[in-house]
Amino acid sequence: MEQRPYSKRQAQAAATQELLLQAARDVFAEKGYQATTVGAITKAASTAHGTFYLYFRNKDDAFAKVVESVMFDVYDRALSFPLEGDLRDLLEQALRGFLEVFVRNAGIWRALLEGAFTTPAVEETWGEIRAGFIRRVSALMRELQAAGLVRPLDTDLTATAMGAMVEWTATTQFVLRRPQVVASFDDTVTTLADLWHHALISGVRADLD
Amino acid sequence: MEQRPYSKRQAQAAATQELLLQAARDVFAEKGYQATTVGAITKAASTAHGTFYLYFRNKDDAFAKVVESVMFDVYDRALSFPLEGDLRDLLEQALRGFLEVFVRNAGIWRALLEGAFTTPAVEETWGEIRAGFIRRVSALMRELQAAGLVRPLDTDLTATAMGAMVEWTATTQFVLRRPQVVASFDDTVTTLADLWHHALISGVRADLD
Amino acid sequence: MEQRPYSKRQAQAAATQELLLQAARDVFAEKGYQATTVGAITKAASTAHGTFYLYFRNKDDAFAKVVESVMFDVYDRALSFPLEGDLRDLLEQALRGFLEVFVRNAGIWRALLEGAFTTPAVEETWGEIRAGFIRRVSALMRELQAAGLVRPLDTDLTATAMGAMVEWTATTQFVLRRPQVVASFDDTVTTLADLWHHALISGVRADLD
Amino acid sequence: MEQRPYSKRQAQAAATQELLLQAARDVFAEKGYQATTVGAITKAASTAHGTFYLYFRNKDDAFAKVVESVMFDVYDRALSFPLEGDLRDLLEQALRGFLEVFVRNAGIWRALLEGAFTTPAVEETWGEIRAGFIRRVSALMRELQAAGLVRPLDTDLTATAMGAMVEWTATTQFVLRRPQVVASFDDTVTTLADLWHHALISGVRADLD
DNA sequence: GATGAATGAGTCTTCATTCAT
DNA sequence: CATGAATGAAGACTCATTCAT
Repeated sequence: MEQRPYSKRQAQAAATQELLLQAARDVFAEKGYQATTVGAITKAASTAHGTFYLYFRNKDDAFAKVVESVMFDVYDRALSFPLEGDLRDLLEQALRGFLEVFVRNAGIWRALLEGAFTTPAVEETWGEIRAGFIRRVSALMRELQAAGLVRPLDTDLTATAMGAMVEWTATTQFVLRRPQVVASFDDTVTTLADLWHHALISGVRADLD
Repeated sequence: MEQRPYSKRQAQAAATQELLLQAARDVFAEKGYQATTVGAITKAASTAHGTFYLYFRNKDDAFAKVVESVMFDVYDRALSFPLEGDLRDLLEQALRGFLEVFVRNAGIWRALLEGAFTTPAVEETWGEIRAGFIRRVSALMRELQAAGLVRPLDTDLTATAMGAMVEWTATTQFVLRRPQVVASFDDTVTTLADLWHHALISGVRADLD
Repeated sequence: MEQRPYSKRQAQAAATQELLLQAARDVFAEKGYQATTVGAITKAASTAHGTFYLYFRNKDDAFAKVVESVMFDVYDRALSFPLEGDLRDLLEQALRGFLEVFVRNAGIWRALLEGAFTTPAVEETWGEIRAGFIRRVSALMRELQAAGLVRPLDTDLTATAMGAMVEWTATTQFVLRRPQVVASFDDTVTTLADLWHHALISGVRADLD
Repeated sequence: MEQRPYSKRQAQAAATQELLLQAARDVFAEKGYQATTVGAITKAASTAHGTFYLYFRNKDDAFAKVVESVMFDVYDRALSFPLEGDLRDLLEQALRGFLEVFVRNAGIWRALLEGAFTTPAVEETWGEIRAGFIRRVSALMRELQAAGLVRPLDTDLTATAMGAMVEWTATTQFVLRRPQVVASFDDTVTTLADLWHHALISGVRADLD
């Protein structure tokens, strides 16, 4: 992260690290947290077994690093969209973006659900990243409240709840092996957007949509 | 050939089984899925190691049985409340009931999140029980739609989403070790009820609350 | 073996014992020595697990009893044939008889080969029964020597060797899963008889057959 | 990517493997198949328990490898003798050679008899090696038939039978704990040679010996 | 006599981690 | 920097045997 590749050696090292991280991501996503072995990772990376320990303290450390990188993807991209245009369209756009990244990383999300509680560091990291996300959503809500667009609500709790709705709907629909309700990706996006809209927006007669 | 249902022997056997199931529930809740060992369970039950295998095929089987019994608690009790009185009050009551059972079983829920993906049978069972729950919520919504109380919505997807909101909010607030937002149990209930209400109820000016 | 069934109880007991012995024979023959469990035997006999220990000291004891009964079959019947008629015909007849019983009990023979060395008592019993057999063959040979029909040979060693030839040929041909030479039962009998004949009989020009 | 064949590391690894194989051979020979534990092998090799699994898939695999190496000894050396001189002398020489190797490996032979039926791979391997041996003996017989020295016989069956005679005589005399007939090694060799001779050789008045 | 619940010793096997080369 | 052989702790599971009913 901080050492600029002065020498060939360091460049090589950085490459190896990246190789292992990629391999770890793939293997964790495919096999899940506990079924993943260090051996499987080094094999996927065509590296010697011991090399793993040059770059990660242990399996949990690697998992934490993988999760961290993926979580940034999932939560950050969800908020990177232009803040202009119709509010309802914006909502859909944001949700679509989030869900797309989410589904793309379904494997790791599964592994996260499985491994978070085994690895305090992961639970910690996850919590932090998620909290940052919630905070930003909450802040956004407060802005919209100030503009009279959003009902007076406890924005922190609301952001938590509405975020939970999206995350967990996506999980039960696209991550669990046995989806309980059959719905297309697009329908899911639309419905979620609709629910957000009605739950939050002020000055909207709920039955007019 | 079949024995009388209540010989002393059978009563003893049933007691042992119950003992082990209880012990398993406790240990899984405390240590999580993967950290739980058969030894820990039999020790908690003051049983010989081998006795475990008289009543469970293996660790996963015991986990599945524990999860099943808890899931019934969580999802079924959530829908057992009198269907009368003010809709908004009812909603709060239902949510409060669900969350109370949920929090009481937080340990097992943690273990479930961790172990479901290691144990296909558990993922399966969980999915089924949850699907039954969603179906009943969905049916309820349709009734209320027929009565003109709920907006025209895809009830299946909505039930999924609103259920997800509750489940996952409860998880992030009361199960994860690092709650991202500090809120009391009561505030959580109130906010969730409010969101449900506004998201679903027709003929209500959403900004009047 | 010795108690006359005075009472119903004793008759019942004898029946149970026989039931278990039969079941044991079947299970050992099918699964082999070490793969056989007491549970499998009692299940086959539709008996309670504990009942087994009323009639057998332990698994090895049951095995010994099974082996003993079968060995009598194999070795004793082999010598029960009328001692008259053409010597060569007699030989064939005797071999045919032995091999028939042998093949019929191939499963137990397999189990014996497998279990004898784990169970000193079995090795002992087997050795004794076999020794008796050899002794009788040897005695027979001596008679025929006296009559000038058999060459002067060390009859003990010869009986051992020729018996071994038959036993082990039968084993490799009819007991091992991967017979090394494809030959019919009849051809095997004929060849073995021929070899016995030439190896032992005096006054026979070997090339005249 | 491929290492030079004799790095220090590889030499060390090969040594460890050999160490374990030797230890396995010793322990199997002493305790038999089923009584041998992986722990006993690694202890005998002064290796960590886990090291065993670097070189063998499991106990059966180790057993198969031990048996294979021993079988080559037993069957192959039996046929490596100069093909010249008096036929009868040759026969004795060959038998003596076979029996010597056989007796030297009595322990493993015992274990083989016990374990072959538990380990399909071993039964298979044994069958193959033995079949090769039989085939070569059979071929030898056919040559001698062509030269008019051996009677017209089904050489395959005869090789099987005469081989069986030697193998099983050796087993009952020198491997079983309770030899049924007391005979010296030399007498056994002589008698077996005599029986082979008379059983096979043509143009010899069988009663002239 | 029969039952079957309970026992617990005994082994295999996996895999994270270390360290000499 | 990289390698991969070696380590050994940890845990699941089986099954012969006992004994209270």
